[in-house]
Amino acid sequence: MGLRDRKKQQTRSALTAAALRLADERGLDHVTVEEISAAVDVSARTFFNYFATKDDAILGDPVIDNETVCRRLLELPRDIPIVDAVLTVFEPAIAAMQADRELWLLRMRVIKDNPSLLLALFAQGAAKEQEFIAAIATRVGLTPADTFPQLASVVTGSAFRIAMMRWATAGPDEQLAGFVRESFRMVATGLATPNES
Amino acid sequence: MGLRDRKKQQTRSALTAAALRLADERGLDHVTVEEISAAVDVSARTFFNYFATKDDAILGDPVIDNETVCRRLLELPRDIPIVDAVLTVFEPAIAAMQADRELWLLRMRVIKDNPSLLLALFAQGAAKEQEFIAAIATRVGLTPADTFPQLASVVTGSAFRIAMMRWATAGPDEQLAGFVRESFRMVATGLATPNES
DNA sequence: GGTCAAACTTTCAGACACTGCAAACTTTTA
DNA sequence: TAAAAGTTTGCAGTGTCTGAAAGTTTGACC
Repeated sequence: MGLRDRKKQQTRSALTAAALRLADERGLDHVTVEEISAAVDVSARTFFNYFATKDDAILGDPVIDNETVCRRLLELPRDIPIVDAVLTVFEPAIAAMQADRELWLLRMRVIKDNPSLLLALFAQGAAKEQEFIAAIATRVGLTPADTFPQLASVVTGSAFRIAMMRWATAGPDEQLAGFVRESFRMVATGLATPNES
Repeated sequence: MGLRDRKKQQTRSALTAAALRLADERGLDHVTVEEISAAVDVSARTFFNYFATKDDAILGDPVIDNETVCRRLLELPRDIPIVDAVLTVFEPAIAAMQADRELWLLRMRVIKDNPSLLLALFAQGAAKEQEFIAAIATRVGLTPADTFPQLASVVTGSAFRIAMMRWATAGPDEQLAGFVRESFRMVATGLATPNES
């Protein structure tokens, strides 16, 4: 990777970091793109060369690389139930987030304090959803136009997002993986009433 | 209801209708609030007295009255599984949408053609979600901070949204209720691989 | 090392969403 | 019929985001 790309990567993370820090300090609405850009010493127009919206800068790059996930989903044996299969292909992303714990907890705190970002988070997930739906469809021998793949995609996505939020509000020693497994297990049991324990 | 309120209601629906028609004709991005307002012969400022955002005008009032739904959810016998219970309390809203079929199909077409609206639709549902989560929590003897109620709320919401989209793209004689039941059944079976049929 | 084209940034002008305020207007009520 | 209460409007302003043009940096090839 040349100097140019390294610099770009650097600017990109700097923008995200600045956006995150400022939004955490004063709330997303009280931070302008102008200010974020100034904090990184670039023009506001340059900000928009890196991110389409202010929200995108906060969210950074998608957690999950769609292409990899879809490929791995198709490689897994077909007799594994869809919920388990999706959980398996998400594992690397989960580990990556756990490794970047500090960054992610800050990000989740900002998201929690600014509900409009929760929306953006959802949007980011939905952006590449068609491929994922197609992969599920192939796995179960249906088409992307059928109900099942669409439902499986959005439901597993929701379960993952809930797990992220719970991780963010949990104690510092909790593992994201634990929350994801808990959510996925509930989905796999058809939302059966849990034992009060 | 006095003349004043009747007029307000009228203006409100006129704005939604105009927004819907124009967005259908040229795409949401090529319709300004100014134009929508002009089509109804009010000022742009008045538009914002009725709707907080342009998207809101398209979506209109929420499909589901949260208060009613939550109340009915708590009245149902506790031994009914949560998925069935939610399906039951949604029934009136489903019927209302079916009765207003024309309007809803137009609305869903516009949503499908303008993905940012799908987001807004999600946001509208999420707005009052806390009460719904609380109601589910009460039903199953947990707190709103637990995973299960949060998951059940977002998963049933997703299933409902998918059903709406499928209804919108289906033939003219299909019933929304059928799609909702199909989605909910899949959720209740834990996304078990469906029989290829 | 020098040179050129591609990639990147900046500046500028502008469209549009949305808000607060105060004036003008309309319906309701007493 | 006049005051009260609610509604609409114009206006000025902030902030996001876009396109175009001009300037700067980088990498590759000689």
